[in-house]
Amino acid sequence: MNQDKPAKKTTIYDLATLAQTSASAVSAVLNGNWKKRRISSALAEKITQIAKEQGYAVNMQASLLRREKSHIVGMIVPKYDNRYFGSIVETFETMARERGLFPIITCTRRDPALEIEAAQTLLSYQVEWLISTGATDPDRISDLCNQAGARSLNLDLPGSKAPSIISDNFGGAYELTRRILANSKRKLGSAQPLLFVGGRGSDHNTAERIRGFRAAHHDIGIPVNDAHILASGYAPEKAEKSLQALAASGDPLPVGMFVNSTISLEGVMRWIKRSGYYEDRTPVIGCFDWDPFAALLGDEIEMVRQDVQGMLDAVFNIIDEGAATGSLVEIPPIFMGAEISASPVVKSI
Amino acid sequence: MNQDKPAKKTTIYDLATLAQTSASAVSAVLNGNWKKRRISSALAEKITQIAKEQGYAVNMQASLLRREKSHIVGMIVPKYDNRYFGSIVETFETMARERGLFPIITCTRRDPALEIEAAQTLLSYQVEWLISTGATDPDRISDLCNQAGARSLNLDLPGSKAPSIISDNFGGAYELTRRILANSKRKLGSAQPLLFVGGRGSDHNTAERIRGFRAAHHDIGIPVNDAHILASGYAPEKAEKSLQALAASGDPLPVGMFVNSTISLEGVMRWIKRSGYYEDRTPVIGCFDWDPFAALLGDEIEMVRQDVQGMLDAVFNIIDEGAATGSLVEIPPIFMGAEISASPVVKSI
DNA sequence: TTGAAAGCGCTAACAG
DNA sequence: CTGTTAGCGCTTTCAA
Repeated sequence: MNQDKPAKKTTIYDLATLAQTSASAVSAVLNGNWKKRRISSALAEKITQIAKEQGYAVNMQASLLRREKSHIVGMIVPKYDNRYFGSIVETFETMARERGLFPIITCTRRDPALEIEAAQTLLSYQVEWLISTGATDPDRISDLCNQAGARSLNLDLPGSKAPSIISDNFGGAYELTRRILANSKRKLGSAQPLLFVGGRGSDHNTAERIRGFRAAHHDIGIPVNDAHILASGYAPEKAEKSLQALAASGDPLPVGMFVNSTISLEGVMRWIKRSGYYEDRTPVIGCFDWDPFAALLGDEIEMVRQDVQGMLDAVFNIIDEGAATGSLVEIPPIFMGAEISASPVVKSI
Repeated sequence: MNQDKPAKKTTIYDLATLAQTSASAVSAVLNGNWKKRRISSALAEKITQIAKEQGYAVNMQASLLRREKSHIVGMIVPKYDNRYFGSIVETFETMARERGLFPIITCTRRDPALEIEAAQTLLSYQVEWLISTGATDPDRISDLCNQAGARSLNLDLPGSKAPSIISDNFGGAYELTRRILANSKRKLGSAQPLLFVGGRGSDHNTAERIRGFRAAHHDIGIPVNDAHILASGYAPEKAEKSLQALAASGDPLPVGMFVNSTISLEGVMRWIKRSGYYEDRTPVIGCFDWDPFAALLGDEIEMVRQDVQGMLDAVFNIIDEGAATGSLVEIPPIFMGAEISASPVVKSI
């Protein structure tokens, strides 16, 4: 095994010496702008050759310092451990690279302090754009960006100081609720009011989904029981605990549920299994999020998949243009196995 | 909403002017090494204050260019879309930050070309270490690193030109197979030979797991049917297709299965459900990987969880020491609900 | 067609 | 206790 100690790095000066030319010629050739400098293709050839032989790699730090633009785009994301954020990150990276941008992603594990610390670090790396995904305090981050001369964007959860791209939570929740109610009617003969589980009542997305949840009930004339809205947090344990508490209160649980994320669904499914509350008949469930295994879990789990590609198209639309056309873009989520209807809604706040 | 155009960035010279001092004083104060420069705490105070007011952030490009070490550690990873890689990335980031290192992760979507391109880009950002996770050609990457004066490490899949940290695939597979056979005996009265599904026969991990699979069969005197080793790739569709083909051949399928990853399990479960092959009785399944929803899927899915924390402890052990103690570290995976036995095995190749 | 030279923002001697 | 200075490796005029 090769245990070489780190060798001194090859610079364009080394290359220039080897090719018997100047550093500026090397630089021009290696950057591809040697035609406008009208360097002989013989020299260009030679330099390229030598660079390859030496395994030369530019020093980005030096290059970036000299250039005016960094071409770096940063993203902060709360967690990597579910399909939604995982695919956001993967799509973001791919799309950034397609445009010659360099993506740096950092994960904050839902820690507000880490969130701003990460933003600052990213800024010191001269990111041109900073995407705050599911941030608890996106406006704070936008302020930092403004100070540092970087642009910012909010994804998944909206803020007021930068353009925000989010799912159409109200619309999605309305439709999801409608479907769960329909499934429940089909299965049980009559539509019963549902239970809402998961998320934080204080965040925009959860609030909007609850609004959609209520509206769908209202529109078919079914009352919502406020005690059956359990927005107690995102962690699986939170969902489990609040179901347990509700069951313990003696209040009979609804046979249909709207679960606010796959994270919460994890807790819900575990509780159902462990408690044996529903015995053999599992409740009719819908989930505002998608996961391949969860999809196989019962036959009655209706899932809405947030349109990650659509959301990132909107993000890069703004980045490509250099400016936003509106302040809030809401992307309709995708109902698995159904056609998608509307196009993105652009609102001005 | 604030639409300010990117302002000129504040530098230490601006700060120096404002504080009526020199750039070097500002630099020293902001880097925390102002005690050895014995700068008056009054000045230090003043500078810190002004820096905060101005929302100053160092220019890492400039700082890094001047310093000798970058403190950047890079990781390339094939996908973000499962718990295993997701938690590798998250743990890596956390542990890197704990040590004052800056992690840059990039995802290659299992594309060999992207893999080496990503490695090169990371090197030009002056990474001190490059961790190749599940790379198809780790040795190629090690070569690039050596040329560029960076150290490299292989994770998940071994290579021959850098220390490798992987799961104990043989041991894990042996024990998992033993358990599936035992479950199958308990459930069906007698232990039948199992089906092996997923992975690539050409990769080290899959080969080792097949070896463990065979050994466990051998040790209780059950023959393995070679036609029942379906290492046809990682994608869910691959697993689905090979099961379909096997069933179509008329050869009756075993009632027990060893599935090589959650990715493959996705295809297996889908096929079982869609084909209806097993009717009401689902087969006895074990999976070399863990997923929270998959864990809820039946009662007979035995899962091995790869010890991500243990693997990354080993990685940072090497990084902290600056050198590896051995060439191959095999970390025993965790059997859910069982004690962990052995400590890491260090081999020299 | 090419090279010399300035300077990006910062750090670390070194000289007060 | 503090300021001046010399680069880090690269890009980009400008002059030849």
